[in-house]
Amino acid sequence: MAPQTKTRTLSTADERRETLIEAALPVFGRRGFHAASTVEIAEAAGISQAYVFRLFPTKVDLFVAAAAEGSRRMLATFRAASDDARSSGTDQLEAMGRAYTGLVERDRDVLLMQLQSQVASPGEPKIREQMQSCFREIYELVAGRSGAGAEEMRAWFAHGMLCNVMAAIEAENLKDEWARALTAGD
Amino acid sequence: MAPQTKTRTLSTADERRETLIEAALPVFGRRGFHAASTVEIAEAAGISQAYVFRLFPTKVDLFVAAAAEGSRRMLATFRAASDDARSSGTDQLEAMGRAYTGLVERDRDVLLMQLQSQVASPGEPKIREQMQSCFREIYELVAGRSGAGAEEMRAWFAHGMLCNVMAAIEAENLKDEWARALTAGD
DNA sequence: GAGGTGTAAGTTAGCACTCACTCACACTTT
DNA sequence: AAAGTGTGAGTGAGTGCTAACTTACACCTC
Repeated sequence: MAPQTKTRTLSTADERRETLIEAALPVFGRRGFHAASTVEIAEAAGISQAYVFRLFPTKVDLFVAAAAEGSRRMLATFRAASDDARSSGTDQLEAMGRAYTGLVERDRDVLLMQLQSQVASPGEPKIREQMQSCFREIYELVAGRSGAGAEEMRAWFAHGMLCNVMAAIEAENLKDEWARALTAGD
Repeated sequence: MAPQTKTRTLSTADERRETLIEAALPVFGRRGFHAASTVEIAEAAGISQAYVFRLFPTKVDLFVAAAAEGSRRMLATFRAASDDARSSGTDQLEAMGRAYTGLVERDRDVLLMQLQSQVASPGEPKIREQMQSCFREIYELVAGRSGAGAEEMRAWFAHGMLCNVMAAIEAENLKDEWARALTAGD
């Protein structure tokens, strides 16, 4: 790139925006849109609250950016799993399903962010639009790669949604029959 | 409006608590735990905000009561559908599934409350406990009546969760392929 | 020195929750 | 049957706190 000075102390706004999004994702994911405060997020990102509002005009815009980042991570995971399955010849749909449960264990924040975005959707049109395109992109990728039909796709997504909910209510550590049955295969 | 009556008739605290819960459910469902204010709920119930806190010690307790009411409505719906299916000899699991999609259309607040309770669970132990017992009760009722095994139950719940999410992001009016596929059967 | 990076110190609005108080009314007492 | 009285129903007007967002200014970098 540019012959930049090695002693630069300031970041570019774009770099900061990137780190801010990364810091915001887990906070929004764990606390939700309304309960997460911009002060908390600013602290997590290591910048002042004022600068948050220089980088994103409103809290909603920051939330949408974080949701988009979550969506990007999911897509990347699916794409990688599909590539693997393609070369090893295993079932595409199953491979991508496994990739999701793997992601969920490794990077729980993405899952929580997904859930939080879903419930924030009815009240915030910008978030709703982001969620709709998230579903569209995943659907197109997964259906395209696997060749699965509508019925199969519905079952595949449904299972993913169940995983999310079971994680949110922390059913996986419970010994009860219902919890065992509903978290099986995660 | 009627000329300010000098006399007001009092209810019992239990009656008021009941109407308060009924008023709170849609507000919490649509706005979420944190975004819904106790002022808004008090107005919906037609009482003063101060009295809300006489009837429930904290906002969380009110939320849990509203979630429990939602859970009760779902259980009643399933029980009725199961009774019907029993006398007409149709499939129990399918009958209860249909009953759910019917409930969701008729009484969307119950669905939204369910979703809001799910995401509020990680942060509020009381809410989480309520959600877990909600799932347990539904599981026991549905598994008991239908005789379905773990695998079948998982698919049944998964489909329900997908319905919830599709409703939250308002996918049902969309024409796109993904939206059509994922909302089919609702 | 112009323009981008960054912040300390606000402002305004809304929140959950409290307090001191009034009113309705069932149940005596006369 | 009228007057008195005890108690639960109900509220207006706060409290202190925290939220999102702004302004004015300092400091880098080129």
